[in-house]
Amino acid sequence: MSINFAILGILSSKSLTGYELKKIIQESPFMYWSGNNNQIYKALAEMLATGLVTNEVQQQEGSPSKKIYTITETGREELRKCAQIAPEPPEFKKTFLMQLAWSGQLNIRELNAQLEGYENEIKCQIALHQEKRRINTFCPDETDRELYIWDMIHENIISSYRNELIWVERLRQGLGISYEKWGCTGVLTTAKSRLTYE
Amino acid sequence: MSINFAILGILSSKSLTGYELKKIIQESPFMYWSGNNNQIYKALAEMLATGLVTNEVQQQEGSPSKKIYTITETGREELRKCAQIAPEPPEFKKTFLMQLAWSGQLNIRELNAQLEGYENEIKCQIALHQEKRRINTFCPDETDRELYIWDMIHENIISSYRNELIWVERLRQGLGISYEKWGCTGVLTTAKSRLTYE
DNA sequence: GGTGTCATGTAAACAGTTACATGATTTT
DNA sequence: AAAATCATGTAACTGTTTACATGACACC
Repeated sequence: MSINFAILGILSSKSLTGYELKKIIQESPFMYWSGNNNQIYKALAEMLATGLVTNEVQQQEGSPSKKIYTITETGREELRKCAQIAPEPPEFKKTFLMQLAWSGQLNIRELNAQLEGYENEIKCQIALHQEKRRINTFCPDETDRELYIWDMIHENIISSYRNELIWVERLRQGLGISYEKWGCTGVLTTAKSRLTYE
Repeated sequence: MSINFAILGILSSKSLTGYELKKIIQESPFMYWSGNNNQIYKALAEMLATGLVTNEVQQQEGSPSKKIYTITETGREELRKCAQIAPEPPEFKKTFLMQLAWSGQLNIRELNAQLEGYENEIKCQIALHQEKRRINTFCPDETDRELYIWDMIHENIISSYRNELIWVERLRQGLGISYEKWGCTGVLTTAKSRLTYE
């Protein structure tokens, strides 16, 4: 599944410039490319050559000229083909799991700092994506089905982070590291953990 | 976070050949590289040059010679550094969300086929990773803390797929597409799958 | 006058995958 | 006799990121 699919998908509801495509891809929670120039302008040039898109150059007085890209009928057929291919399972890239796997290198205090750091990162991502969902730029059509699906896409991303948050909280509990221990009051969990881990 | 970290991590508990490292990385649920020769042998050569590992060539009569790699003190320091760097949030690569985003191209029957396909893929992944967890090859140390953490790593992966499964089931419900509607004598199948995978 | 946005593109480097190549041993 | 596994490595390609380069306009 290449970036071409994303570009065709975006263009299927609106004609746009490369620059605008770039911004949409960068801000999208599920189009997982960085949205850098190199990829987008190259992909557009290639798709122009193969007839999946056309462009219309808009000269502006003085300022740089715009190229507004429009999807062709062939492009729409290609998009439909991409939507039809057999679904692939999701892939997870969690560098933190590797840090955790070899956390034998760390003492319990350092490990807790890392867990807390990870928890904060996830909370940050949840907040960020909830905001993205709220403002919800860009949904192709405005049918009920489409609106529901696009909301569920946001829900998917947020629930993935939420699931991760629950997991890390459970892990910290299981390790007997509670906030209390490293600051406030310190209760039951602490006594238990001393037996096993100290 | 490069593949070097994974290699150092694996070598931190046992000296191994490139070939053995490759297999461990390929079979790991959280070391997200394909584990191809090119990357591993190149990384090992580079790490040998920079003194993070050493190797001992074991000539075998007739058969190809083995190179058994061992982590050095410098390598262990590097590993510790990697475990200490600020945690990054997880990244999700879900091509299916893109297919869903532009599923306006599909009719309701085609959409349901895709959703069912995705659900099956996820169930397949859950079964696969549950099996991996059961046989659990390779856990560095055998301390209680280490064993608990490695089990929680497996739990993380499985729960991510489980979360995805719940989401897709909810989506199908929301779209009003149930097994019953498409003639598969639904109620039992649905109930059964919940028992097995939730 | 500096920073930020709009708008196009290129160069170089790095990361990652597939496929190729060899050769012995073990299993079917 | 064929296929799979052990064990090493290389070549070619694709994908991806970072940085460079230009130039106008708007805002503070």
